[in-house]
Amino acid sequence: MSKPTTRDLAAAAGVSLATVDRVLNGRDGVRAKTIEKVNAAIHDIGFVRDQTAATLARKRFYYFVFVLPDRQDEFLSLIVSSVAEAGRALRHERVTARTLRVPTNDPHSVVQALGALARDGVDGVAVMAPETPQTRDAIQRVRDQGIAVVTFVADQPNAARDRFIGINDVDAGRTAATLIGRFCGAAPGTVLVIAETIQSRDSLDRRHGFDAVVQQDFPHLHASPTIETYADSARTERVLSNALAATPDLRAIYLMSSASAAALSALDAHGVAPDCVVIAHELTSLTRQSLISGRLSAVITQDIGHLVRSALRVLRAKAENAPTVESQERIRIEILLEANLPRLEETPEVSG
Amino acid sequence: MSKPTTRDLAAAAGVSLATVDRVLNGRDGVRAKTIEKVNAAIHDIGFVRDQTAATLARKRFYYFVFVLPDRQDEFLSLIVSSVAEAGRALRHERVTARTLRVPTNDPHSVVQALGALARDGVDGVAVMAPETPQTRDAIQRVRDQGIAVVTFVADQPNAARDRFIGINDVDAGRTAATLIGRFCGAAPGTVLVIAETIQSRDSLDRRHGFDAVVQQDFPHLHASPTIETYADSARTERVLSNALAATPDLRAIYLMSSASAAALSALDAHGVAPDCVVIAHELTSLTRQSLISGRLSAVITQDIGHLVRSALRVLRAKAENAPTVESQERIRIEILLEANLPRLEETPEVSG
DNA sequence: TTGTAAGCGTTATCAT
DNA sequence: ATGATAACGCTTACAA
Repeated sequence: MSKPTTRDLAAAAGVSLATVDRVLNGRDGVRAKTIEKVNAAIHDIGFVRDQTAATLARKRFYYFVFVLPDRQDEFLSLIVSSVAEAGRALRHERVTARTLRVPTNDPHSVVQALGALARDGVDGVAVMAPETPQTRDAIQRVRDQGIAVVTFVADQPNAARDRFIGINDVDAGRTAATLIGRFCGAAPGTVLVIAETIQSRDSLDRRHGFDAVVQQDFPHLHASPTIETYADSARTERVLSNALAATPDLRAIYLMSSASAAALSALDAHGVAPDCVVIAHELTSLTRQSLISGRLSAVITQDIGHLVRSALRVLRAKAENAPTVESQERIRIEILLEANLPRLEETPEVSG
Repeated sequence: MSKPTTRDLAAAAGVSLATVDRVLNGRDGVRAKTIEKVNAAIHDIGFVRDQTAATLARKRFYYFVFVLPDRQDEFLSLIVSSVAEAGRALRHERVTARTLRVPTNDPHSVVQALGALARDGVDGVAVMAPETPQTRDAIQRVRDQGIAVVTFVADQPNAARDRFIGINDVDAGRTAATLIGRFCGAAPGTVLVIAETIQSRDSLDRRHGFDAVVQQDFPHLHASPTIETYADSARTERVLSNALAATPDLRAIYLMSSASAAALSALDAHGVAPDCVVIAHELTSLTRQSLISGRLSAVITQDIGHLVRSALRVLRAKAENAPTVESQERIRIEILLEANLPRLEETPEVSG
């Protein structure tokens, strides 16, 4: 026999389809006793609802929004195009995905963006923004409105989000330190640590993991204080140039932020020693190129397509009140060398 | 307006639902002229069929089989449980997945297993077996019977499979060489290369990539001829012990096969120098443990869950004649250090 | 060669 | 508080 349907369930419980549906979806207007009966029958015949049929019958469209920083770097534009691509692929599964850029460093903007969601009929949101008391509250309010919320790439551990989609930044920092330590060998020297800003949680976490491993496993290396670039290329050029001049025993450089373009070109301009180990985050056309040219020794990254699809799957599952397969949603900290760089496909698109 | 349906399409083309369906599914019994009309209308109104509704209406169940080697190692049992898990998750999406263990080194057994598929009503098969003329022909026959075929983990490039699900082994070998080269530093020495057998394509490919990188980027290292263990622990113990004794300048060991248990325990027994770089393939409880203990420097792996889900998605898409999202099906060559080891979850199961 | 109508397993709108 | 019954968008006998 094939899987039991709602009809079988209705028969088994001695009620109508409508009542079964009410119980299944927790709608009210059913006597406690009837609920019992139905639940017993569910258990009895091993009923599990067919999600696809449910989605079809609901004739409902889901609308998801990614709230992302408005800063312009390649990592973010890759996310944006990945959302667009996923949106295209899901258009025919009743899902719409949009992207909303806001100055996420201004909590007020984030709060405002989140506040507008309910009015726009949004079913779920993925937020990439630093945690502040204001955003925390806003997330709480959004969820109270029945909208699913995941934090995306940057977690807000104290916010009432449904889930975080991204990697553990402490481990990412530990990974960077391990690579640098092992690539550098036994000779002592200094590692320059460069970040856009040290204010963000991900920078702090990565730095924390990084330092822990350097101290414990590679005590002969000395990690510099974090040099902040403020995403300003003139400043990047200046601070980097100073730092390089002041570091005769330079062995390695850790570019901690996802936007490493400015730093990378400043490095190129200065002509750092070729055996200087350089590690950056996130796979972009620039880091790919640098890996191939040998300027970068390794890149630590998270698969953007996976990130976006995972967020969408989780949001949808929440919206439909359906289960998720946990093992599929774990985002991995990937290490990329020139040797295991994913090959660029002609058409990274939908194909039949 | 919402997306156009088959009804809209029928209206636009001035035909009935049935005719639309015939055209959509390439069934015959439609005049060329009518097909034209429908196709024009499809283009006109931008029709795209709703896959979920189609699957529901087809009231068809899909049955997929994984043909796997019957050899008992942890990598394979992880695949088996992953298939079981995915099967459980897909039970309610009209998909059944089973696993079939055969002595894949015997082409005849593989041919026989593949031959039985059609009789069992299988809709698609994932095959992990070495390529031989016999298996190649068998795959051709299976496809001629309308069954979708993917090669799995081990490709058969010359077979008429629909697709290969797995990593590029040449790149995997290059990755191993890069890690070993960079972890070893500048001092010369020997790298021991150990494999179950050198006969398999994946061993050959990995070895090929490995040698290319060692020669080009790390000429001060010398890679030993491949030492074969034949998956026999007594033999492993013996050949490894001989090799270690004969290699005073040992710097690194590359365990090229997915089953490294025997070699790893032989290494433990012999007490290799702690700074000897050891790299293995595939994440198992043993390699995880060895990474944590420091016995292994790195593990090169492919995500088993991803592998299995990808195979299932592709087989299903073929069976339903639906498109796939390419970017989702690219299997990555992952590098795992202790620092980026995926955390073990309490329940790697389905959760709500 | 083409069309009509009855489902697929849910949900939603009415009645009762 | 509960039950018929008509959708949802597609496929599939069975007719014509």
